[in-house]
Amino acid sequence: MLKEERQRTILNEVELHNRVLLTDIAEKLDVSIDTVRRDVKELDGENRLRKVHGGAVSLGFANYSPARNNVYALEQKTAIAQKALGLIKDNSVILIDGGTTCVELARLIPPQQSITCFTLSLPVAMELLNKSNIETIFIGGVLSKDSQISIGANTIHNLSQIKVDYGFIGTGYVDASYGLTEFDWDIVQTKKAVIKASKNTVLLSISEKLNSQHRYKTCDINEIDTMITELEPNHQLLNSFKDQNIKLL
Amino acid sequence: MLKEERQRTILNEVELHNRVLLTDIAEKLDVSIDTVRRDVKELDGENRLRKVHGGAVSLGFANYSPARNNVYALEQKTAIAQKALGLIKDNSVILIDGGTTCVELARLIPPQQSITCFTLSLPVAMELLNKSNIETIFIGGVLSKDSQISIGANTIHNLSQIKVDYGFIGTGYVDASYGLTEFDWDIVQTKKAVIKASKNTVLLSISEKLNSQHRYKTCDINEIDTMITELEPNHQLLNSFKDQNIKLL
DNA sequence: TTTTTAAGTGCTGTTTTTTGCAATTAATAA
DNA sequence: TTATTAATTGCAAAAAACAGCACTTAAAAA
Repeated sequence: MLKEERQRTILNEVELHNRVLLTDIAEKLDVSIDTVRRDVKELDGENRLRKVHGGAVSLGFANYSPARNNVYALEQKTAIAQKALGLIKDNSVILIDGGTTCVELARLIPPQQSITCFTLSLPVAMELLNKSNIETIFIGGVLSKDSQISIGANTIHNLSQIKVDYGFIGTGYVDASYGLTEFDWDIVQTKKAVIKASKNTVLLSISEKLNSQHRYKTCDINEIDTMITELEPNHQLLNSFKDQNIKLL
Repeated sequence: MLKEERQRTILNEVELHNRVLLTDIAEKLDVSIDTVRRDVKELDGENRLRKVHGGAVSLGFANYSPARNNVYALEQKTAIAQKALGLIKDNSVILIDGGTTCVELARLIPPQQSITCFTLSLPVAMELLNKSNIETIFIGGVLSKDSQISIGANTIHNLSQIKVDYGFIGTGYVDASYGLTEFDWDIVQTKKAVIKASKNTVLLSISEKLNSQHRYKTCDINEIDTMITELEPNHQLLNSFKDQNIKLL
């Protein structure tokens, strides 16, 4: 077997599976592991793949640019936020939860739209301050370091005093049968209060979170009025949610 | 399984759910917790996520530092904040007002200092969230667009419920005989409430603001316990304040 | 053609990396 | 506080990487 041919095969495997083990290749091509190692080293030198301990990975898999936008799955989240915008009418009163998708929603609200907006998220509040026609009210409380939102008894009490037209919430995990779950108990309590404070609760969640769960439960899926993902409402991934009593957008 | 694969999975989980537990990852990937810990440590070192006790959080959540490029008279403000730091003892409860000098103070608080800190300023709160030993409580209310602090009746009411060891405030204008003044009525009301909520009120002001005044009055100069400027306490510019009943730092 | 040279390949022993385990220490929660 | 849960450290086994060597094969020169 020619070296060229071997290397072609290695590259193919890497492109196909994003990663390969040197031992697998050696066995598959019936050459010694050293040969494969040398080939991979050479291909790495030519920047056609990245050699790692024990194998190789494709460049797309390995490449990480620190300069890239920091928000994960930004496109999907933007798509979700766009759909959510359709629900927000002038002069309505809304409540926006924390999380990157909610921040995206806050960012995309048109500056000329005049609404009253409650929030307990620091980043959301920062975004809203840029919009001249939005009256922003921050729900105070103890601030959670990771999620950058108000939590605790005071927050929940403050939330109990209001009732907004639409409450937009995110979630850590969502499953058609287990409902919305989180792994932080305080966050769950806060989200419960947010739901209670909303005439209509709208869940914003990227599809990647569907069918995942964790230890603490926020609510059943049918306590949500509308669920927005980046997918078309009739997408098959949403099948398990279709017979639940919720609107899909 | 390759290390790269594992780390990729960890990053994915972190970005998806903002926060993960090491034990969950270990179980999901079927490797020992030690391995996950080592991976997370490595990823943290590469600044691709932030390791926390028991788990990891995404950078989007942990990394926020407001741009500070064009703060007016930053040097003086830093000097003031440094002096103010001397007043803050471990386990004390403080209240930090808004304004760039106060943000500077918040930024300079040592990360290992463990205190409870109330604030009604969004930028101050953002700074405080970076310090692991500080419990931050945000005083909610209507947010003022230009000053980025809570104002209004609710804010004042919330402030009336607390009494802190030290309240650090800024002011728009200060004059030995006219006292502290502002041009915004709402801000004045809020500052009054802050002063009332503090056993000791510390005014942080650059010397440039001395001997200036505006239309609405916050308080007389002697209602302040301590005034900190970037100047030496015996500087002649401070002469008119020396016979007032306040401490100069 | 034959000879020479270079490249490719596999083998061996050594070094390094990775991983899991156990014991100790630190941090957090009850 | 005490109990529980994480983090740290050192260690050992396994896997992988590496370097050097020998052998083969292919290409280039005589």
